[in-house]
Amino acid sequence: MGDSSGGGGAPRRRIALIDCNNFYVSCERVFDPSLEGRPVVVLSNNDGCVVARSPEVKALGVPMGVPWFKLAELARRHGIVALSSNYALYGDMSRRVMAVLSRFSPVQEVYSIDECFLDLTGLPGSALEQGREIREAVRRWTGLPVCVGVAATKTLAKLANHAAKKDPAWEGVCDFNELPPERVERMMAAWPTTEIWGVGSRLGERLAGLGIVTALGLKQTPPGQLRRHFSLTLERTALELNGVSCLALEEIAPPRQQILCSRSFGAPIPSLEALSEAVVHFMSRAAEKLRRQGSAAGTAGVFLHTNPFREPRYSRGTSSPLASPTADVRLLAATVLHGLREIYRPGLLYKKAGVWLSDLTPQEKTIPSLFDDPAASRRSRALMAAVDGLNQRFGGGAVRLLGEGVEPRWRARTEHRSPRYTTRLGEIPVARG
DNA sequence: TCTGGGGTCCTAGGACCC
DNA sequence: TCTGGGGTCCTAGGACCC
Repeated sequence: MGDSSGGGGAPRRRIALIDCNNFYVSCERVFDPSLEGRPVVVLSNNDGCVVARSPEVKALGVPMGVPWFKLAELARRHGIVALSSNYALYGDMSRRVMAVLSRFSPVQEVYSIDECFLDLTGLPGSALEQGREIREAVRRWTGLPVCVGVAATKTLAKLANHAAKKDPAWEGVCDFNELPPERVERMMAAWPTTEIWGVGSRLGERLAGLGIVTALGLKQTPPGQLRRHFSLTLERTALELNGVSCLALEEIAPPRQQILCSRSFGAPIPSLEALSEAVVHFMSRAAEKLRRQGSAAGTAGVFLHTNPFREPRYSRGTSSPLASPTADVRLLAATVLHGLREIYRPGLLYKKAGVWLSDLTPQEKTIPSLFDDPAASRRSRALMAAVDGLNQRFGGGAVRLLGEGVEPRWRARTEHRSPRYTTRLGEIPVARG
């Protein structure tokens, strides 16, 4: 039995991590094949930072998250194509990918917009065969390239996926379970600790201070020592690197504990009126998310700041408890508007604002406060349900609060946005010929 | 000129209690 | 002069993820 762990215990698990290659760029290329082979980046909101890079751009040494304006010269020299992010398109493509992947295992955890875990333990065929089929199916049904990493724990599966992405010799599928342990350790000796899931730049620096610089180094550090010096989380990471599973697959996303909606503005905003419109708009989005997960909020907050890269800097936030938990956007918007007036200082140029909701509870379990009018509360829920229904039918923003303003004065810049190929009728590509 | 958005979890430290 | 120990709860901030 090559497929069991050490002392004849439970069979070793087969966890796969499937990750789309350069997801946003690949989505754009599916609908515009002329982008194939050219250096392409996708930019964040406001065309601010680089959030996705094609392999050609990575080869030029462009790091993730760099501000686009700093790349002007390089972009001109190499003809880099920049696209504004098109989340309607990426969200829709993500749903298609996840639907295809769900056919390969009954146990799926959608981890992010472009990656998911599948539990392949006990399913027929080798992991290598399964991985190849997965790649082929996603490519055929969505046009997107993916890589597959397989191992006994989630953290190792992430590393196996990293190997599959970095070294073309794997042809997109790497299974640690089928490799001799020494081989895996040699690979880990070549990767910095920061390639490990859960180790960022800060932890990487602190680990280096203790002489731990590679993934193998972390694997070989006694977990108890990591707990003492760092945290339980890092101890778990080290255990996972040693094949001890500490992180379960979460098939059902737990309800959010906090909901946030914020934006940087295309141009700085000085006026309280324009800020108020933005804040009401953000709260409408946040309250929609709140109701979609069937929750009510006990606390609502608002924050704003000026450009953090320029003087004068100013940044404030408030948080206000609600009399009783609610999902009524009118109440939530009024609450944060009151907070906004408290933190607003005239004479400043604001670059970003946002709202958040916390102390979330299931809506049907909310305990009415002493002063609640049950009839009013029923009317409120009926009204919110009607608003959600209309917006779902006629598109977001069909029914809005007047406080959002008619023409938003705070809209982001998106100079390079591609068409919403899959979600807007007028922008669906039509075959030429 | 131009620097994203939305989450989670953990820890430290203070207040308070017995 | 001597000045406990352990627990909970809360919040702010750090670190991480994509």
